[in-house]
Amino acid sequence: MAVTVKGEKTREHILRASREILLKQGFHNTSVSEIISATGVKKGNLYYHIASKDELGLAVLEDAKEEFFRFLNKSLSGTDPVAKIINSCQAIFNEQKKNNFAGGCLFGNTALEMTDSNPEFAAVIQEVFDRWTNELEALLLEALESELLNARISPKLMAKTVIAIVEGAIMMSRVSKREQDLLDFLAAIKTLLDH
Amino acid sequence: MAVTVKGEKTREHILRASREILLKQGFHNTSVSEIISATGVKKGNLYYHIASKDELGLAVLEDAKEEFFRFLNKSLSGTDPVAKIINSCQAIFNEQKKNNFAGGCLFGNTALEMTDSNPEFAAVIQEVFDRWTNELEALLLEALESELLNARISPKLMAKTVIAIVEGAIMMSRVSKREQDLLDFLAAIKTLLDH
DNA sequence: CTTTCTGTACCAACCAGTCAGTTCTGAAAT
DNA sequence: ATTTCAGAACTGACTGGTTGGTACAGAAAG
Repeated sequence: MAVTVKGEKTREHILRASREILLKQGFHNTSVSEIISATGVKKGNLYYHIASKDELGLAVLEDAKEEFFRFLNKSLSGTDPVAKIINSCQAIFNEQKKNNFAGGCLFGNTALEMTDSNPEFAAVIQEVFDRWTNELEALLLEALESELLNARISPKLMAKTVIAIVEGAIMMSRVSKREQDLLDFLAAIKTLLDH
Repeated sequence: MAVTVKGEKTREHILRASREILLKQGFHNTSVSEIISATGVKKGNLYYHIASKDELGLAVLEDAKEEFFRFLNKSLSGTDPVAKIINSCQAIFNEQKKNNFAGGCLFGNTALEMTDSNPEFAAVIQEVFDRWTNELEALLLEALESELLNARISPKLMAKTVIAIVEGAIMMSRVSKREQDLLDFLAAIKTLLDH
């Protein structure tokens, strides 16, 4: 009978509800029982759809990855390549504010919590950082050709630096809970991009 | 009698040995049993010196904080204020390489793992980021006055940005395990500081 | 001989994961 | 159209092991 629509919906529901908890509490600080309470999906059923807690975490990460790149491409909008990048950073920071600076970035969190102990998690995170870098790099290359940017550092490194600042900014504003920090970091990114 | 030399040594030993494990595995992924195995200090003894796992984590963090600022001040050496900052970043990156990109930054890790759930941890992390920012800011102000730096952004924001890049760089290189990433980020910081 | 320190034995609560059994679903057979 | 029935979806009690933390007897230090 393969997988039915109902089963597919349940699995989707598990992943989405789990993501929220995992984002806020982290992987090791979240028990399967908590996920059961939050999803309403009973234990046996959860383990019918998912093989282990690790697999759940990984599936949540994969799901979030795809949604992130849809979000990123939508937020990469603007009159020129550099403006696109700045707007995407602003969109990301806006999400942080919307979440009251709680949770932060699922990929950053997972990077620091899981990479050393679980290579499968590390691989997904690496993919996110790589693809994110490549998308920004392409835009910076475009900006360079249109002479919208003077080449102080290579587009690739500039892209990585922007991402590092974004991740660092999310970390620091999550501790301080101050919106001003995010606004400041956005200004710093603008300056870095000569905008 | 207060605390004896021996007791003080035991406590110190617990904190140092715990720090290594906590750095590599994170707080919630490390059990008290693991700490007992690693330290050699027996359970009853451990709980004689520390009240709870939370208190242990906090004490480790406080201990690491003080050592970090000793390390930072030693690494802030160079011919001019900007060179001092760059050398300190290089020293931090060097520690990452020395640890084979494992563990990362205890403060960054704890920031993402604990801030939302435990305000006491958050307070220590905040203190680290604030003090670190202030030390870099003072040097940047000095550089600005000696006209070693042209003021594209304020010293305070520049300081915060450098720290954000450092934390982001540690995160990203921890995933990639590539030394080149750290070298690249150091170059980016140099460019940002017009050096 | 009292205070400080150490090691062993122990505990309830919780952990991730299992499983035997039940209900639901939809397609093929009639 | 109705029945049949295999397999998908779901349930909740259960398990072995681990968790953070405690009790306490006795050794070491002062």
